[in-house]
Amino acid sequence: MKRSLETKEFILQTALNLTSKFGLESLSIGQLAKSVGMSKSGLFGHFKSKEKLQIMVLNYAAESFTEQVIKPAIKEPRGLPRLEAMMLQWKKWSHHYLAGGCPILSSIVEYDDRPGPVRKHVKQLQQNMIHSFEKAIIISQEESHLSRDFSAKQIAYEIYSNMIGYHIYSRLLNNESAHKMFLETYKKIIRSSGAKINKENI
Amino acid sequence: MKRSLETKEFILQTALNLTSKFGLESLSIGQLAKSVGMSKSGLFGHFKSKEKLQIMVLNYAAESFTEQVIKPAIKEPRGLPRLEAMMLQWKKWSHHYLAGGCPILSSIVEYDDRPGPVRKHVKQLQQNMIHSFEKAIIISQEESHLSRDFSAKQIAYEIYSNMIGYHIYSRLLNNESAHKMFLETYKKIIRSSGAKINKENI
DNA sequence: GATAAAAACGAACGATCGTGCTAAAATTAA
DNA sequence: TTAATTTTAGCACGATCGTTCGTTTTTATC
Repeated sequence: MKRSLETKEFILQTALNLTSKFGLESLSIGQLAKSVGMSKSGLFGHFKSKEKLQIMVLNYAAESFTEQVIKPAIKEPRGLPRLEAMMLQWKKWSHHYLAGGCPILSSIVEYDDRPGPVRKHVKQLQQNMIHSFEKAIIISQEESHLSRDFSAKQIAYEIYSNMIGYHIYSRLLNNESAHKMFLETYKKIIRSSGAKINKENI
Repeated sequence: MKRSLETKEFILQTALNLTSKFGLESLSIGQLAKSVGMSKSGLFGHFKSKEKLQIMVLNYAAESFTEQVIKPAIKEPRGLPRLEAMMLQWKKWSHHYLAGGCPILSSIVEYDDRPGPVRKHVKQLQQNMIHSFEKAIIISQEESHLSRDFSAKQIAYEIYSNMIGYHIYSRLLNNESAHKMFLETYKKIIRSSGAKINKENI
């Protein structure tokens, strides 16, 4: 009842890494059991179906995201510094902490045409993430780091697109300039959103 | 020897639709055979392995992209009109012509951590597509629709990111404002790239 | 219309999928 | 330390996976 939680945590951590590499759909119980080093049925006992495993992996990813991205960003000053911290922490999280890039992004495309509870969960998580960015943008407007004349949702959309674009350029295309273009695009976005300050320390 | 080509075309068209919905990895020969209405082994005979089938589907997608996106765009005047046509045709292509969104995007995330010939092919196709956009941007600069002061690769990155972001907002998140934000972002991109004209007919 | 070639089929293969069952092992509670 | 409980393993199930094989049906060539 105590040891169980540890192994479950270990299973989920392993599963999250596999998901980040190969996507949630390719995550097979047999393969996962082999990676963890236990029997298929032994592992299966922790989750009572594959679907529940998938959802638990998604929740674990969300916890990890909160821990590794949101929490560190919250420690930064309100406004643009916090927004930038979120972006950069997300990059770190999906590139270094995990083996194969953002696990949620890996699942997005797989499930946009697969109705069901898993898709619902993926959608929810991604919306939460975007919502976190929107909040940080609104705070930036309150702090007068950004002008209030522009829609926070629009700015969040642009920042999100930039992150996804970077992810693909970097991970699939192995484009060396990905990071540079990512930063350049970010600067253009906040400039066109009425950034009053011109931070160069990012 | 003649009829064979027709069924092969039909198989590939069906496979492309399934891929656009569920991704290239989830494309199973048994399921495809059922969709097409023939036996597993009969279908298998056309392709001598699953990997070859996947690559042929990718090539078929590339042909379809050329036919449905590039060719119509080429008929538009050089410069921004052509660039905009490419963007909009891509949207049409991946949303209406196919059932489940851009088939290449579906494959990108699946294969960014799966080395092998399929990944190589996916990467190549995506690079070709981005290259088409870069060419259209360079022409726009030559036609003085855009300033030459900005990097075409940078602008292509921004336009590409916008397209991907739209795709996710629209298909996974079912965001009603996706199209509006997509257009808004596009306008900001070309404005910041020194657009001399201000087309409103897009 | 006869003949050669190509295409489609049905059955079967070993492997793996997700998922149950029961028994052994390990952990916790008493 | 014993008893109760939980966690793991082993085995087997039906289904599906990609693939091979031989046979039958269809198509193309003369």
